[in-house]
Amino acid sequence: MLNRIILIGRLTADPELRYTPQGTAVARFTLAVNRPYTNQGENEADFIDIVVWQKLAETAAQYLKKGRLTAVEGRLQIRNYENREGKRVRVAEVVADSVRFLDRGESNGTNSGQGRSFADDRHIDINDDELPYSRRNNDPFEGGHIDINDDDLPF
Amino acid sequence: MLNRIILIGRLTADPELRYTPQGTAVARFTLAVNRPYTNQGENEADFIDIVVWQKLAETAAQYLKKGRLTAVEGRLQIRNYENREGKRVRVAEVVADSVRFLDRGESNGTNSGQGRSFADDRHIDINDDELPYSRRNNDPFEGGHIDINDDDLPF
Amino acid sequence: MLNRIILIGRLTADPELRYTPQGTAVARFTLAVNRPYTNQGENEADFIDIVVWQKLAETAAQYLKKGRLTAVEGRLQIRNYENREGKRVRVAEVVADSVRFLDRGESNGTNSGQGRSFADDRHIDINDDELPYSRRNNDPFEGGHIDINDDDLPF
Amino acid sequence: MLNRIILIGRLTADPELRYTPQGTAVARFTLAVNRPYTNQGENEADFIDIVVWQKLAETAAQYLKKGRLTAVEGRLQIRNYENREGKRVRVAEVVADSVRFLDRGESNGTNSGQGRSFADDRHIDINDDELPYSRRNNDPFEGGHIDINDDDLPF
DNA sequence: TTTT
DNA sequence: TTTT
Repeated sequence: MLNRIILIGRLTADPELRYTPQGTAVARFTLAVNRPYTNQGENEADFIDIVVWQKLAETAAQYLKKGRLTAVEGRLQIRNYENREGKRVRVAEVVADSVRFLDRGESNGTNSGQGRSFADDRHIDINDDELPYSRRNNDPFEGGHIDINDDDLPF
Repeated sequence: MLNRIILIGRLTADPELRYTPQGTAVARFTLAVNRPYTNQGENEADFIDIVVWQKLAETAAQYLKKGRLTAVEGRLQIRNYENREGKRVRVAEVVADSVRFLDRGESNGTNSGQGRSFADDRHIDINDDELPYSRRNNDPFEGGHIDINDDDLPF
Repeated sequence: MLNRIILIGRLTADPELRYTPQGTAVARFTLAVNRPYTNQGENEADFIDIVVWQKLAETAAQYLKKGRLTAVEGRLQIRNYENREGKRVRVAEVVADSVRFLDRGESNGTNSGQGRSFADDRHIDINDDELPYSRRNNDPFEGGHIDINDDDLPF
Repeated sequence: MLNRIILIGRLTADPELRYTPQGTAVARFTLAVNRPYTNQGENEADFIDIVVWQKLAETAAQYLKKGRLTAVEGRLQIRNYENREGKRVRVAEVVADSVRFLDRGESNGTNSGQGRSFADDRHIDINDDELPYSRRNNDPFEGGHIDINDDDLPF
């Protein structure tokens, strides 16, 4: 009924982008999320699989790279399926609805021409109007922007 | 760049529903969120203002009632504005994108005829296709449902 | 570097309580977390394994029961180990540092004599002074309670 | 009953560190949390006040600086008090129990001599044994580290 | 199977 | 009162 997870970690490898037979984009990557420092000195991490769909998948595949510090928001999904050997397999993965990278790119020019959201904030979000699952955290109004401090606000 | 808050508490009063001049629905209510037990024995709580917009506002106004145990997800917004006396006022409120109630209704019949989401799960969400800010946590596919365990999945 | 998950769901069975050879209590249970309503009408859920340690393990084992609506906070842990057949196994589980139940008990008397935290709030937390990993969300002062609205507060 | 907020933003100024009459350290700073990109192009942010106590206050004051990208976890607290003019004032602030900075320091030597948690991970946490409100996310065992993959584990 |  |  409520299932929300927030992670910050580094990509263990570049994302893999694929398409379903129906043409839907899916990207996957793994986040190494370091556990709090243990006195043992060893470097423990949880390696957590992330899945992103559609437009966000393509954007993630384009900008996220191995080693990048990245914040992910989503829900934890436990999938049970039968593999080709007929064995029951349990898979845990985070279905992300928001992905942002937190360190500056290596300035290799890849980001040139990007809008403000990358040049300045380096966040990727699924705020894409044509997407069915689009989430707009910002202003919830359809057309013209409305300042919710307006005197005509009902509260 | 990341701003997420999750609360569970009880409504201090019935929600207030209003409309902007443009006809957009807005609802407000306050959640009393008890702090962890303090040895003093006193019952301390944080009274946190919640705002919900559009379709979710109308649903919240219809089903949430004073005293209901409710879970809210959203972002914390700090608004600065000038009041009618010309004084600078700071307001903190949670703009919710998900609201669910956690206790069964008092069986007063209000919920009869409701779909599964209320009869069984009693969650309200903004999974509404026509909404511009719609967030669909569930299946991110547009048309027909696709089982992501399908063998034709690219991973 | 940041790993936080918040879940609300129902126990699929009573918790199992065990002890390590060193005498440390560990409890495990599974939470069925319903996914947002899908138009298909089917009742999909993620079955998420929860682990709790020490004092919280014993409290959880005592009060949580199959079917109870429960909120859990913790971190997602991915464990890799070799099972008795020498095969590599990956396990995903939530290590909870806070567990609260959200529905009233069935009044079977089990809770009688409980302090306010159960009788009133029905939350379990690891706010236990003698615990090494104790987390106190409430007042961060050691000895006597200090009202942080006190005039002598430095801010 | 549940109150958790996670933020990523930049300090608007260096933290202010003070002490209560009882000698308890308190630090305050403000986080500018940019809202998702609005097509208007304007740069909107929520300016959210953060409070940290005790040891974490001193560490935050030492390492956090104006402009630093920082992740904060805590609870939203609404405080009502009477100011010196006898007026009722409402204050919203996040009481943080975890603070980490996400960008590398400017290598001004301030961090030299730091242990791994700063040199490598640059996270600050309240994992301090002597603190009453200490939260240890890592291994919940007091003395020697126990590998929870050990064969003698009860599950 | 893994990141800094 | 504000950050990049």
